[in-house]
Amino acid sequence: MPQLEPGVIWLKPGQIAERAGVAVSTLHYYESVGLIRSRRTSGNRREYTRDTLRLIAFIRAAQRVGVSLEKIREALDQLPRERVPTKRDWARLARQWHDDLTTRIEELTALRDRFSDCIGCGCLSLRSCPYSNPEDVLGREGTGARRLPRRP
Amino acid sequence: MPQLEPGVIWLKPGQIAERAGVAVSTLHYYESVGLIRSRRTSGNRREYTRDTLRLIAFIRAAQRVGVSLEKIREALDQLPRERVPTKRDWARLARQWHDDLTTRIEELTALRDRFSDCIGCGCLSLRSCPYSNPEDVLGREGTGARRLPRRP
DNA sequence: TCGACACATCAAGTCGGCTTGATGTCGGAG
DNA sequence: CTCCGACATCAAGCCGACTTGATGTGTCGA
Repeated sequence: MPQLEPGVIWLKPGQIAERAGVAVSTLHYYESVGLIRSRRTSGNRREYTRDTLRLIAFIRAAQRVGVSLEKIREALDQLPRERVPTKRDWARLARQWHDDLTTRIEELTALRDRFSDCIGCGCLSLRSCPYSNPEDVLGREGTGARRLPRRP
Repeated sequence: MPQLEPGVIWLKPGQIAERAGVAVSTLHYYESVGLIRSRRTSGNRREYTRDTLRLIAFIRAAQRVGVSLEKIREALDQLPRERVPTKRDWARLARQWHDDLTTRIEELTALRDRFSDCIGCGCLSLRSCPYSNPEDVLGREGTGARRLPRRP
């Protein structure tokens, strides 16, 4: 029996996983950390809206750029949670995203150029070298365990 | 008693850690995975050459860009292991690095622009969308556990 | 109606990248 | 000579991001 609401198509876990290129277990995990949502059928099966595909693409892309799921979740909190995001909602997020990516790209570019300079100039003072401790605009927190407080 | 070899200055773990902005335990870890090296004093204390500072800066920068320590180690294997790398050695690595970073920057730029396009055009076909599965030139392996074989 | 298969729900395992803790040694200022 | 702090050497722990396994339930085509 097809869905009752007109205009909203619901997809099953397998379909989402297949089309988004992730494992079903990943969907569970993303849901458990509040990145995506689902409703349940009468038989307790998950159902996703189509825009979940877009959401997952967003998440994966952000990860590729080195953003943690935590940070991604924060970004996604800008999207409305109670309704399916409209194109306008996505556009707003995309613009923010665009800006962050631009910033990061600029950082990488600076990093690249400074690195060559550093090697060339023989500078060894990492503390004062802009290369060794650039600003962290996108807010990457570093991987792995907790950070040591640096000279507290 | 200062060092016997003229021209080579040896630094203690604390000095390296302080100047490079990492914990001493990180130095141990990096050494254990073959990223950096040390010699020992008669009293079994580690001693590092100055270029270790540069090495660590390289490592941290690479990590910021999302490169795994494994990949970094592979890159560093281009440096001579038996002698202190010269400026020429570093320059070669820097050039390689420069190229990789450039590639990655271009990827990010493409990603950013395509993402805006994707949102704008309403495309939902992630499988065919170039945004959803871009090439991975720098070879980031993804974080966390092993990857699922995608439709094997 | 039956059987295969997709799905649900945990708990536990894994891998990378470190940190923490316990325990013992070295070395230089006082 | 003594003592504190920096160092060495493990093993174990931890966080993020998932995956794997075990076990039970829904669904749908033949």
